[in-house]
Amino acid sequence: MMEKKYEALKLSNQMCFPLYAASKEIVRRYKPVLDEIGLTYTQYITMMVLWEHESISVKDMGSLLYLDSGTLTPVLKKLEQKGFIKRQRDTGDERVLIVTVTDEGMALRDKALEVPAKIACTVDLSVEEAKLLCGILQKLINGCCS
Amino acid sequence: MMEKKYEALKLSNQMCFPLYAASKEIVRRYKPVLDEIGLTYTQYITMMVLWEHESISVKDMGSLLYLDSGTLTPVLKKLEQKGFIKRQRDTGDERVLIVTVTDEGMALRDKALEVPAKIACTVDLSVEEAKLLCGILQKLINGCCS
DNA sequence: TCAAATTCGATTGTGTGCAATTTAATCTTG
DNA sequence: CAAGATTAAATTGCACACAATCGAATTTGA
Repeated sequence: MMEKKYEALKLSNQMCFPLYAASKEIVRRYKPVLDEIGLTYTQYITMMVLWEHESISVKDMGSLLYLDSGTLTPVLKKLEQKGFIKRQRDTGDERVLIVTVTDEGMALRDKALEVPAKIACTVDLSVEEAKLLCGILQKLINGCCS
Repeated sequence: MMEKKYEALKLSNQMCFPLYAASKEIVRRYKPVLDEIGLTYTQYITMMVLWEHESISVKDMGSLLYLDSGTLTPVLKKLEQKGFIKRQRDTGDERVLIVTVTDEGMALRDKALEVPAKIACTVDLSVEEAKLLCGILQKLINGCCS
């Protein structure tokens, strides 16, 4: 077969594609669960950062989430609208915007408590597989030539 | 610590997040490589399907790519504009739209040949790790309660 | 056979992601 | 100390994703 030449271009031989598909699939599974607490996936991971930190700059939040201000600004404005966070400039450095959780935002955490378990039960992986997966993904994220 | 209760809500304990981050990271690495042949990532995986199938309906393409017509329609129109594909209704069933690669589209395949290798070298995984990763991801995609 | 249900793709609306640019504030250096 | 460099966030523009809806074509079933 002359086609050997093109083997590498087959969808099934690309590692990128299952990664891309799996990522979307997981986000899809979150949707019905997050709908119940009125968050999108991006809003959810944003709130997770705030539940851990209570108060953080947009820049630091972006480093944790691998998102830039172009993505975060509208998300944060939406979360502010919903009353879950406050946005205010740092008094020491006016360039910096500090995001803080409100009481409502902290209350939401209790409602979110059951989310991880609900997602976990839609994922048919053993603990070892999950750990292995996370390890490999972390290697990918950190990269080598980037 | 009272906080034990919220352990599961920490970003670092969620499997979804490295998956989401890694997926975006890989797509990011494709960008400079795909820029050279004038394709976006979505256009690239769409063309990969066509390079394998030459002619396929939007529905079947959607099944392979896990994308619906809401996403595919604009992507396919763009690829048609660029001259890489043709879109025409099935004569037997007018509901169905058949997508076909043009000669230009097939010519593009030769230019795309070096893409997989260029991406591979930015990924610091052993062959075994890559295989393991693909296997686990496939399990995730297929799911259990979906 | 023909009305109802289904199927397919297109359209609309919302919400990301990200590159590039802009604006304002702060820092650095001569 | 002031001009230029740097930094942080916001804005703009483009390209997805996907849910929901629509309209046309086809299939089904009483």
